[in-house]
Amino acid sequence: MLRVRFAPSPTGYLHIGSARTFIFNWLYARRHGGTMILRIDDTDLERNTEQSLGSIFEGLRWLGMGWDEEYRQSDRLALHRALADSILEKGLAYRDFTPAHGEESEKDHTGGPWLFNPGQREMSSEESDRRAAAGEPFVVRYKVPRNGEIIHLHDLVFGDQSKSVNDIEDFALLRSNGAPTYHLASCADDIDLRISHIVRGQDHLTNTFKHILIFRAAGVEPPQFAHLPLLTGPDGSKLSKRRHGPVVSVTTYRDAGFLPRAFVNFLCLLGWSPKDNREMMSLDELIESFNFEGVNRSNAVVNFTEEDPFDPKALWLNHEHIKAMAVEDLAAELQAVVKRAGHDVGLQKMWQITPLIRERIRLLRDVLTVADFFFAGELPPYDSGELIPKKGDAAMALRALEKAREVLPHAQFTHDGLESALRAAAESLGLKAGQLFEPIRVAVCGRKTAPPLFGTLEVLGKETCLHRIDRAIAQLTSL
RNA sequence: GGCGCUAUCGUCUAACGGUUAGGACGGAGCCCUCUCAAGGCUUAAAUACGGGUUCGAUUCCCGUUAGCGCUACCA
Repeated sequence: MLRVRFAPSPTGYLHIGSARTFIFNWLYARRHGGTMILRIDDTDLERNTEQSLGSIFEGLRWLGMGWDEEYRQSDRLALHRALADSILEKGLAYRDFTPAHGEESEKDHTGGPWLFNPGQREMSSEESDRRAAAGEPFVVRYKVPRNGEIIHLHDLVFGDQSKSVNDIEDFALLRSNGAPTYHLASCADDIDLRISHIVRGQDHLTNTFKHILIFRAAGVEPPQFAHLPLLTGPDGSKLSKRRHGPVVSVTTYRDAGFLPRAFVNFLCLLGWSPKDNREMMSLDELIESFNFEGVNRSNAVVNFTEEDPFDPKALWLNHEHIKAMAVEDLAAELQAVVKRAGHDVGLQKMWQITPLIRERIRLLRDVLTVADFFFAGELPPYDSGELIPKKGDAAMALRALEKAREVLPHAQFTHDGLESALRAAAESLGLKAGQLFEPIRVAVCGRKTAPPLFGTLEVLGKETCLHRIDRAIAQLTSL
């Protein structure tokens, strides 16, 4: 039975590297009919925050992919302690009574790796028991063998890996406050939850050797491992809030108007390839194509800058997914964005607007800048000079607008009706089509770049169009 | 410092010894066109360096360099 888990720790918001780890786990589970488990790794009580937990759930909920089982490590402390105790009993771990190091008083590594504190590893069990019973604080450390044994592991992504136990320090299992460390809790739960595949970031690749030691001490076969290359910023370092800011948070993408499906698509393409040049893929296609052979071993950079917080490829993919959506679905999404911005727009109206703008927006929020004139009652002020067409002057603009004012009341307000009426009008004025259209566009939209004119006029409606043209004429004549 | 991992266009990637080193994003140009888009076409742009192995290396091996990760009573 295939069982995978995503195990975030609530010490920060859900960042996009974590989201990708979640997605790859999920894809693998779905691909093989396995079980997807969400496990909150909240063993570090001091660093956990409710806010962070909320952010993680918010992000995951937005992705809309779901999971099958859910656990919290803080509910399972007894299980972790039991494993630690049994390892201690077997003599594979020992108590270390050395006082804790301060935050920054790091161990001195200049002469090679730190492996263990002198005098603790060899302490007799009598003395150890006595001092523990006396209430002296201690951490429990794994007694890593010092016999030069090479530990081997086969990673589904990185292939065969090995490391000498001589290079592994006596890592902690239990803190002096009795709380389990990440290594212990993670392995204890992976065993208990019968996790078959551990899919996580490459930053854990070297930790895996420690974990194998724990599995061995627990007397179980380790699960399969698949480590994912890291996501980095343009500077090449692992993505983090500290270094890279809010652009690494999933909610930032949500709030900017990414479609979850596009966001997922983008993340999948970072460090994984379907190998057949496909880029835009649906969730079903991703499920069907995902495998670890397609996962790379080198880190992928998320290409953002301070000016452009989103990777251009993410934007492009979002654009592609937007264009691929059914009009009604997209309209509903856009309506929500517009309403949230404080405008009142009906669904019917949004259905009409959507086809006019769908090719012009990359983020859902772009609707607010691209289609603003559909929502505004009165157009915000614009420079009268904008009304003047190319190779024309104010007089030409005025003539054009007056002609429009004359023709439009009698025109059929449909795309085709408007087109024939306005083209005929241009001809009768001896103007090029663009020279007539441009002043009208600015009059009704308030700017020169806008969706195609006929459809825009149609959706705006006769009354609004005429009103706005009147205003433009007034503005021109008062020059 | 120690240990580990990685190295193809600016970025994401394809090519599991033989290709004019492919695709995508982004850039540039052209076409289309009522503006902006969309679309179509064209184009610039890469195998980090040095040694091997081989008839032949992007591909295998070694070294160098660079980057990243781990080296906590964080995860």
